[in-house]
Amino acid sequence: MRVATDIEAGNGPSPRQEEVLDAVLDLLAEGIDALTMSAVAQRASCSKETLYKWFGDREGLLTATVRWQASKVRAGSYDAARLDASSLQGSLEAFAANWLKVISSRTSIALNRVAVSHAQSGRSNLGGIVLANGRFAIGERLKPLLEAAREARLIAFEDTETAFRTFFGLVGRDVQIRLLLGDKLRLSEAEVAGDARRATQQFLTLYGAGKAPATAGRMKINHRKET
Amino acid sequence: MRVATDIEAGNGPSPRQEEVLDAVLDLLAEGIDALTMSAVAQRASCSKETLYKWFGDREGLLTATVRWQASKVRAGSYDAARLDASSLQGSLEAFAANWLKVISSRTSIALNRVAVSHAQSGRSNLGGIVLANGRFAIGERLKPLLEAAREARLIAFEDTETAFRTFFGLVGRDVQIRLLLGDKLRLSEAEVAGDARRATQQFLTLYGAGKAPATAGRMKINHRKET
DNA sequence: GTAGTACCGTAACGTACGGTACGGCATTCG
DNA sequence: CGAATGCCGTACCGTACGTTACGGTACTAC
Repeated sequence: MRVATDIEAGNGPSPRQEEVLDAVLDLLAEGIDALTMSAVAQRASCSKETLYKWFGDREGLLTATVRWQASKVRAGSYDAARLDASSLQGSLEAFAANWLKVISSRTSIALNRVAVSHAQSGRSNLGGIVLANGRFAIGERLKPLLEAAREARLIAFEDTETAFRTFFGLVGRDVQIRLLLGDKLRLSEAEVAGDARRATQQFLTLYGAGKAPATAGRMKINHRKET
Repeated sequence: MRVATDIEAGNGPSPRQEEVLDAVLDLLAEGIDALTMSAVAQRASCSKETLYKWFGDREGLLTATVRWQASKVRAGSYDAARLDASSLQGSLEAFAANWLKVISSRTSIALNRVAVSHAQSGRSNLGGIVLANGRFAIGERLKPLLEAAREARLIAFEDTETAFRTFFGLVGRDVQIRLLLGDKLRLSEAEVAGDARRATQQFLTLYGAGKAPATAGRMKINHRKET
């Protein structure tokens, strides 16, 4: 039977514990084959006993790592006041670009792979935590913007969730599954920006209130053939 | 050093071997925690020795399973002759519905999880095989339809790959990653059909040649709030 | 000083699982 | 009929890894 650990007591990780979690992230980002407790202890220059004392077990360590990574990635909220067509487009593009950058980072890929692996057996909630800090956190941060834009008559939709999911699909497309399955897919800064622009244009074409040109997002944006 | 196996000789699996592969699919669909060779042997009523003789190693068994599953899922090609707006819409919807049904099946989820797990270490090509038989196979089957539709002036785009990826994103949205991460997401027959319709409408709004109404896919389709 | 605490390094334990070996049975071939 | 082949069931081996235990060291409290 497991006993309460430091982390579970509700306090955030101590500086030393953050170092350990960063070591885990480092190992993951390096594309290590399998993340073992021994490897973590060695990299973090701590004893395995300490790992188990602090995090309970392997699952606890991974959970803490996911939360730690999420706390680093969270971007600032977007200002919903003074919303016009231009600032809406900018905010959406920023959201899209940030999201693409996150999901294509080595760390996120590795973390998602671990979570997917553990989702098989129901005795772990890692997948749920990754979802809560990833897909759903993004949704909760974007939805206020979408609804403010609707309030301002910039876009029109009935269901916020559906509108968000459409945006999500237009931004991510096949990127995440390809990366998770090991496809070598390099997203340069410029490609991320371009994809964010294209997705935003397409989204505004679909949901824009009336005055958006019907063909926007089809031409002009994709002048460059993708590789 | 590994020696050539039956399967690698280029022949398809024998009936008995197909039984074994079906046993693997059964186990995966049952949501077993970890797929072990012993469990496969037991379920298939064969010896582990036979497994290794036929498939070489665990990787070979999984690879054969992926191919076997892909061979069952492959749907018929779509008739590109006599293409009009209505038949294009029907074909796209059929594609979308079929794809959604596949990726939300327990078997596909489990297989993708295994492939994602193995993608971490480069010494396995499972991820590549899943991609080739999934995402890329779909692309190669859909692209001729898209290009025929462009030829018929029904839709307009510059780059086929980009158009396909947009369609892919509109159809799949967040479904696959949520399922892989363990989200309980039940797609009923009706929801699959509805999503296929919505995605197709949105795609035609973005790429339709001129006459598509600018607001299609925004209203009318999503009368039901998603759960 | 001495006791207590926190931690590091490392060794050890238990188990799970990939892979192999072997005995037995059923079928086929000569 | 005997020999060979193919395959099942099972026992076995080696290793990797999660987890625990223990000795040693620095630092704090009193």
